[in-house]
Formats: sequence, structure tokens, C-alpha cells
Amino acid sequence: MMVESASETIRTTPSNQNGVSSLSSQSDGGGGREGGSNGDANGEISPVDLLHLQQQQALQAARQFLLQQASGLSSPGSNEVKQSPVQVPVSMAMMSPQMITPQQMQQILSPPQLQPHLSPPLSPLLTLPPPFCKQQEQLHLQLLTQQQQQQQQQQQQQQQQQQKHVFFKFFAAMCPSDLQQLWKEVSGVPSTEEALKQAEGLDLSTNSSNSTSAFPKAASAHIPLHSLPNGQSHTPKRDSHEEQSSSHPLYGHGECKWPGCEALCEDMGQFIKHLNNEHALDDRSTAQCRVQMQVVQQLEIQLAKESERLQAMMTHLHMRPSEPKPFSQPLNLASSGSLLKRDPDAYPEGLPHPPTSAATPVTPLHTHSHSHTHPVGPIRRRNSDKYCTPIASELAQNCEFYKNADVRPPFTYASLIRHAILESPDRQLTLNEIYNWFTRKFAYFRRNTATWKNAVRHNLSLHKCFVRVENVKGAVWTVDEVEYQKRRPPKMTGSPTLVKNMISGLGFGSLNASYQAALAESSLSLLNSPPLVTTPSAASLSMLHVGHDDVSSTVEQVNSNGSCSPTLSPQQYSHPVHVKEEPTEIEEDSRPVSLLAGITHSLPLPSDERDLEEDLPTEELE
DNA sequence: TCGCCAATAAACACCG
DNA sequence: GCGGTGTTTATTGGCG
Repeated sequence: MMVESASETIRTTPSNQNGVSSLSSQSDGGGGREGGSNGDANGEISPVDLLHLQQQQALQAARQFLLQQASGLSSPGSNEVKQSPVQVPVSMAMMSPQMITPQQMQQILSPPQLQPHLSPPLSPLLTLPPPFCKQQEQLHLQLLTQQQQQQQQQQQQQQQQQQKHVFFKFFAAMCPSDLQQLWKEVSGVPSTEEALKQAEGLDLSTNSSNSTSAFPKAASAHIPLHSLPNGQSHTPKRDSHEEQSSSHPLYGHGECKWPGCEALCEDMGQFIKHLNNEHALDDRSTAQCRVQMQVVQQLEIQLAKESERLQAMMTHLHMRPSEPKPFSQPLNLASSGSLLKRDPDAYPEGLPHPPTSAATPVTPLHTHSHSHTHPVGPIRRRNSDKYCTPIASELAQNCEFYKNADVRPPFTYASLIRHAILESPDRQLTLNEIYNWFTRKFAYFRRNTATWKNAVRHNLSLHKCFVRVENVKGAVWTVDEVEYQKRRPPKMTGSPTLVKNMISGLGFGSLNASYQAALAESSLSLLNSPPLVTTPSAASLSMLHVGHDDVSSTVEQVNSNGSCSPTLSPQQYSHPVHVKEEPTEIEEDSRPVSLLAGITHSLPLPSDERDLEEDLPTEELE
């Protein structure tokens, strides 16, 4: 086979020690991504416009609904059972007919009709265990409680803007005008109608016109005692009143809860009369219901988004929605999967299980759809290769996760080795350094050392993309990027879907939309990275050498900047292997050198038997 | 079912 | 002799 002496494998290129390595520190997580798109949109709400008015009313109702849901006030109905609100999944709560009170709306939006509007990611939420629902519920509660406390204690406008930011973030899916309106109402900035009513002294809430209490009356009034975390006690003065009067979903606190109405009604009879008179089945009511439907739909969209995010998080944590695990428990992520059958000591006795992401501050973001299916724990398949997972971005986003969680990274050994080498300043590592990188970056590789080290050595020897170079200190391993890109090229041409993914996902300096979105969701400002391959040749090579995870490698060049470890500039990343230095060191700080040029530099290998079956696929360069 | 590929295990050689 | 390193082969299993 590949019987070649060590000297034959040594490939030396007169390269400088340009391991100068632009150690671009991880770009500070920008955040504020939503600031431009969502928060700044100025909702021009014309008070004259009936539609806008109705929308205002609907939004207010949505606010109240949200607060009700968050506070666990399940229903103001007479037979209301004060049970823990977390019993009801949020998605189900969203579907509560309270929201669409009029019967005609219930007819219009029967559950079967609503189903298509619910995106699939909702399903896991529906099956979420109560603890998880509790957590989400408590998140909402915390958000609300924090808002209330802060607003009650502090009057600083800056803080209000912060909360506004949070709120906008939460309702990122809603249109800006709606968001602004929602915030306006939630933050207590009265709308014209509210201001009018408050001026008339119709507001019975305790905060009435208190300028310091910007929190909406509905929020303070609807948060029950039992649902507050930490035993905080909100004692709304209306509790007794509420219990008495809350016998109709649209009636509470002595006033009509019809969106935007807030008409005072002494008792239920008066309310019923008011309801029949003012909110009869007419065009106006129907339009208001329509607006309310839109509000609900937007909330559902937001819920779907959040659910999708949740599912992605859970998927990344290898939590099956149908097989939920409490967050407090360490995720035995390596305890299932086919490979584990051959992994007898997945959790060796006495070996402390590294904390999982539940304990780590970093929430890993997994952007791969395949994560749903691939087995947890040790995996044989190289997901990164198959699904073009950007290893660098994955590692950049979840480096802390992998450091702490005993989770096998969804990458092949080859990908990891390559990443380790390319991540090094000199793009060359000794075997021991590769070992150290593995153990340093992945908690998973802190055990079974014999196994994976053997695998590393095996991969280093097996794959032609890894070049062993005799260095002064000994042997170091480098990456022949071209060889790496050339791995399994025929598969690509034969796989239309993959090709399609490549094309759609590649592009010069651009990531596909979903990936961008995923990145945008992350705390890393990866998109602030400099453009991709700068040199045309390199770009074309990266584009055309679309091997399995070539997209990943291309994307990696961008995302590596977001890595939590020393990273490489795109040029460096795509730079061909820069092997050991020669005595005749030629200053060749040719960062922008193309991959094509790199071929001539680092791939002489005329008699390299490792390249037997390989010839540079010229057709790929077309 | 088959082929490809990666992971795993193991054997062996070389070297300090 | 020992351990680290490197190479090679065989086997297994996932996946298209």
C-alpha cells in the first residue's frame, strides 16, 4: 500500500513562520441584531384610522392575554380553578378560546383549521414535560416581574428602554408597529384612548396616574399571588373584586375586556347588557375579531419561533421531546446510540461526568436539521461532512459546551484534526498537540484516550490531507487543504440535493439564509466577520471543490473568526499547508496566496502514491 | 443489497 | 524493554 519512507512523506516548502496568526479575538458578541429591524420601525399609528385603532385595541387585548397567560390566570371564569398555570402548555393556552371570545370566531377558527397555522415545531412543546413548561412559564413570569419591579423602583428612562429592548426581542416576530404599540401599552405609556380614560379617572388600578409606575394596570392586576416566583406578593386591590366579577372572559375588574373597550360595568348584568349593545355582531366587532386573530396569529408565529428555537436547543442537547429529561439531570448524551454498544465505558465508574449544557452558561446552538436524527453520543457518521456542517461555527458557538459536556462532537476525526491544525498559529501540530487540542476542546475526549488517540493516528495516516512534516522539534502534522477538499468529490456531483445545498449555501461571502438566521441568533457576531475568500482563485476553488463539507470549510473561514480560540483570517484558513521551515527560508508572507497557488507550493508530490487515484479535477474548475 | 465511508480495534514497525 | 508514534489491515455499522 502506501509504503513510503518517512523522508518521502516529508514535504518541505520554503515558508516563513508566518504563524503570525492574526489572532483575532473573538468578535464581541454584537447583539443588537434586532435593534435595526424591529425596534426602530416607527409604527405610524394614526388615531383616526379605524383599522389602526382596532389594532391598538387588539394589541391591548393581546397584552392582557399574554399577561394573563404568564401570570397563570387561566380564566376569569366563574368556575375558575386556581391551579398551577403551568399545567397548560403555552401553545394550548394560545389556543384558548378566551382569546377569540365571540362565538363566530370560534366557528371561524375551529381547531382543525388552526392546525395548519401551527408550525411543526410546536409539537414538541405540546409534549413537553410539566417541568419544562414550568420553566418557560417562569421565564415569562420573571420577565414580567422584573419589569414590574424595575419600573416600580426606577424611573430611569434608560431602564425602560432596556426592558423595551427585551420585550422587543421577545416579540421579534411581530411587526414593529405592533411591537411598539404593545410596548407602549405594557410599559404604561398610555395610548390616546388609554390616556383619555385615565384622565377621566376610569382607571381603578392602584398605579392610576402614578408616573413612577409605568407598568400597566393589567399586568399588576392579573398577576396572582400563587404564580409569582420567589413568593413575591403582589396584592392587587382588585383581587376580591376580580373574583366576584370574573365570570366572563370578557369581563374583569369591573370593566369590559373587549379589546379597547374598558367600559366600566357595575355588575355582570350591566356587562352583559353592554356586551350585547356595544359588541354585537356587526362589522366593527367582526373587524376587531379579525384584528384579534391577527394578533393571535402573530403570537403563534412567535411561539412557533420560540418553540423552534427550543427544539433546536433541545435537539442539540440531544433531548428528545418525546423523551424529556429534566434539566437538572446531566444529560447522558453518550448513553444511547448504536455506537455505544461498542462503547462499554461511556461513563466510566468514578469518572465525574462533565457538566452538560444545562449547567454550562453557554447554550449551544445547533443549526443542523440532521440533528434530529443522528444518534446521540458516539456517532460513526460524520455529520459535518454529510450535511455540510460548519465545524468552525459549530465549535465557535458551542465551544464552551463541548468543553464541558461529555458530548461527542458531531464531526469526523478528520474534520476535527484539520480544525485543530488550522487553528494553530503555524497550522501545524505535533501529534501530542493534537491530542491536547482534543482533550482541551472536548470533554468527550478526556476519556477513552486509547480509542480516540488511535483513531487520530489512524486518520492522520490514512487521509492524504494530513501531511507529516519533519520539523526541528520532530514531526508535525499539517493539512493539505486541497487534498482535504478533494475528498470524495464524485459524491457531490452525483448528489443533486447536496449540490443544491452547496450552491444555495455557498455563494461568495454569503451564508444561506437559514444559517445566517441561526448565526444571527447566536451571541457571536459571526456575521461581522470579514468577507470570505478574497482571492478569486481561492474562492473558485472553494466553490468548485465542493466536497462533502466544503461548504463547511468555506463557511468556516468566516466563522472561524467567531471561534473562541485563536482563529485564522480567511486567507490564512484557506492558505495551503505551510509546513516546516527550511534553512533557506524564503520570506513568503503571501497571505493572499490562492489555493491554486498553494497547490504548486505544497503539493508537488509527483511520486506520491497517496495521490494515485487523484488528479486535480479540472472539470470542477470549470 | 451493495458500495462507500467513517469509526474502531488491533497488529506491527520504528525510534528515542 | 517501554512508551510514543506511525502505518496498515480488518471489522463493523450507518447511509445513500
